[in-house]
Amino acid sequence: MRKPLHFRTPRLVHFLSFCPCAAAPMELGLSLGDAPKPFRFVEKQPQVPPPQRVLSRPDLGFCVDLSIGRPVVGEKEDDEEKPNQREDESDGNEDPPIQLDLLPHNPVPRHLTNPYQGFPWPSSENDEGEDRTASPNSAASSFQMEFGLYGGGGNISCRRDQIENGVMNEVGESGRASSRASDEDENGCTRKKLRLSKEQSAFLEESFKEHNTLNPKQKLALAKQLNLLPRQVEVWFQNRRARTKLKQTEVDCEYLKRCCETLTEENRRLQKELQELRALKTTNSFYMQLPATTLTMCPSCERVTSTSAASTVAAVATSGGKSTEGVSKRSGFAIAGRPSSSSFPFSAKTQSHQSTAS
DNA sequence: CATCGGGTAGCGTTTACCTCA
DNA sequence: AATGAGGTAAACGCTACCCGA
Repeated sequence: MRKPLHFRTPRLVHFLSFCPCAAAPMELGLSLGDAPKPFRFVEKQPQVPPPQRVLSRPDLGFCVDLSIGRPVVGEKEDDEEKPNQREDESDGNEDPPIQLDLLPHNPVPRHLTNPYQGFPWPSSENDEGEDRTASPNSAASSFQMEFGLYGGGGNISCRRDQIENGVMNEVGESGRASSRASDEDENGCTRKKLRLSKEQSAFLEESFKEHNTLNPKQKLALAKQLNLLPRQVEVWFQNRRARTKLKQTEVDCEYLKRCCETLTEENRRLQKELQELRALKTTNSFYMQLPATTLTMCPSCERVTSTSAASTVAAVATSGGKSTEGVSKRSGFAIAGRPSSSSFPFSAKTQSHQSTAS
């Protein structure tokens, strides 16, 4: 049997970790390639190793579970059921980058936890769903449910009769052909939309949390427990996987959107800084092109005089120099040299003395 | 050893039905 | 009561993989 959810086409695999950016508390690493492992649903948070983080999205009704390390999943009893399974599929060392718990935080209606005697719901379940995940060895696997066929509401159509009369054979591993009959079977009954009961759905959800794919043995067992056709169980799991994937895609889109916004903002900021640096460079090169100013001081009256370019320098220094100073402060470095003569009389004086001495 | 056909199972898409606002 | 939207069971087609001839 092929490995479930082992996508053959390259797809984005997300590796989440914490990001220093507060706006985006996680960092997305994207790699192209086969997803190493199907999504698995963690069983109990206390069993999760420390590096695991749970990103809860109450508004979306699910949480992202980031698991590092061997996923805590159910039994490996199906190994002997998959003779064709490759070895790398069964070692379990490849961890899913993201584990999504797509169940609503209160997955099972309150009324379901009590009224059904014998329904093996975890007693520790609470409203937050923190402990909603039953252990893999919960009683769910050994409970023979007495649910009625095809939901609760008057939907027991001719289909049930067909099954009971053997018209619809047990759709086992080789029963797909029979299950793919046309909408109108030989009894003339049109395909009726059946609705699984809440109990059946809840039980299937529990099973899905343990393993999102079924081997034939599990499928048959589930079908027997829920009084459903194996084909129905199979279809339910297919649709459930599709829903999981859809939600996963939504999560991916949401996160990539946030990443895009963050990167756009960062890009804007860097562009602005680049513009400032370019302006600074222009101003700097302007100064460098100016001829050196030689200041001289009259020893008698102590008046400072300069060469011909000094007036220009002074003009630039008093006007443009201010902005330059501001930029240099922001940029974290100071512009060295060529100050205005009025700002630096003593250095000018020193220079004049040196020049006059020579 | 390579090829081919049958069988099996999963996925994507679509359809049809049901529920609910 | 009619209706449209959303959810979902089921069907269909396709593909990948395995296995035996």
